[in-house]
Amino acid sequence: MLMRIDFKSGKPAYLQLVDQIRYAAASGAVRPGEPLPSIRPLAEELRLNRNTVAKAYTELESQGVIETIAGKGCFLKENHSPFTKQVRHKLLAEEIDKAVVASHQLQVDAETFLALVRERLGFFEDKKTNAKG
Amino acid sequence: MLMRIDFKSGKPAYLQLVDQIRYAAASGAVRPGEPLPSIRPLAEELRLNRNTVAKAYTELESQGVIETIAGKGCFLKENHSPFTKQVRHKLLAEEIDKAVVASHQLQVDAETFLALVRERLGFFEDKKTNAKG
DNA sequence: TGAACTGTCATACTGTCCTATGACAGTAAA
DNA sequence: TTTACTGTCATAGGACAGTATGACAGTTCA
Repeated sequence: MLMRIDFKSGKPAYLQLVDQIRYAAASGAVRPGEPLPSIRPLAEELRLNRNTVAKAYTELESQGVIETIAGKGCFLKENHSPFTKQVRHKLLAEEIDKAVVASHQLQVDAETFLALVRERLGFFEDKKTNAKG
Repeated sequence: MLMRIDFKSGKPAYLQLVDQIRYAAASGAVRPGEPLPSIRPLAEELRLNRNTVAKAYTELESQGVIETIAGKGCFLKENHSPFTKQVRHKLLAEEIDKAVVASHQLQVDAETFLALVRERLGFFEDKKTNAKG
C-alpha cells in the first residue's frame, strides 16, 4: 500500500490518509483481516507526527473501515455495514447526487456521465481482480 | 428557491448554502441569468449574518456558478466551464470515485450502483423538465 | 521479568475557520 | 441630490482543527 501526502494541498494530512486507505480497501490493495502499517513506522515514512497517523486510524475506525486492537495493531475490517439496505442506498444516493450536481456544472451530459461511471466501476473492479492474492 | 440551514449539523452555514444553490442550479430551480435572493433579506430569512450569506456567494462566484454585480445583485451564470473536456472529465471522475468507494463500503454491488445512478440522473432530469418556465 | 513492539490519552500550541459589526462603494429611481 | 437598495471590505473575537510532546497501557516473545 503506497501512501503519499501532499503538504501543499491544503487538505489535512490525516484526511488524505483516510481517503487513501478507503481507496485501497475499495480497490483490493488491502483485504479484510490484513494488518495496516503500524502507526510509528508509517508516520516516520510519511514524515508525519505519530498522532496525526493515529488520528486517521481513529477516524477510519469510527467509519467502520478498520478495527484496532491495542498492543497488536490495526486491521482492515470485514465490511458489514450496520445499516439496512434502505439506509445504505440513501447514503449512497447522497454521494451520487454530489457527482450529478458536479456533472451539471461541468457540462457533462447524462449519457457521458453514465459512461464515465461505468468506466470507473470497471477500473476498481479490475484492480480488485488483479490485486495481490 | 427554498433554503434551509441546519444549525445542528456541524456543517458551516455558508457551505450548506453553497450546496443548496448548486443543487438548485443543477435541478433547474434557478436558471441562468436569473437573480438570486439578495444578501440581506436572505440572511434575515435564514437568521444568518449578512456576511455569512455573502461568503457563500463569494464562494459560488469563485466556483464559477454565479456572477455578482456590485450594486445590482447576484445572478446565476450561464455555465461555461473554463476547462477542457479532458480536465472536466478528470474532475468528474474524482467525484465519481468517491461514490464508488462509498458503494464498496456500503456493500452495494456494481449493478445496483448503476441503477441508483440512473435513478438519480432521472430525478434531476425530471426536476429540470418540470421546473417553472 | 524485560525488551520491543503495538495503540492511547492528556495536554498544549498554533493557525485557521466561522461568524459578526460597522463603515464603505456602486446602482437605480424619485 | 436624496433615498434605498445592491454587494464589499477591514477587522475582531471565539471556537475549533491540526499537529506535536510525553507519559501510559496492552501484547508478544525471549
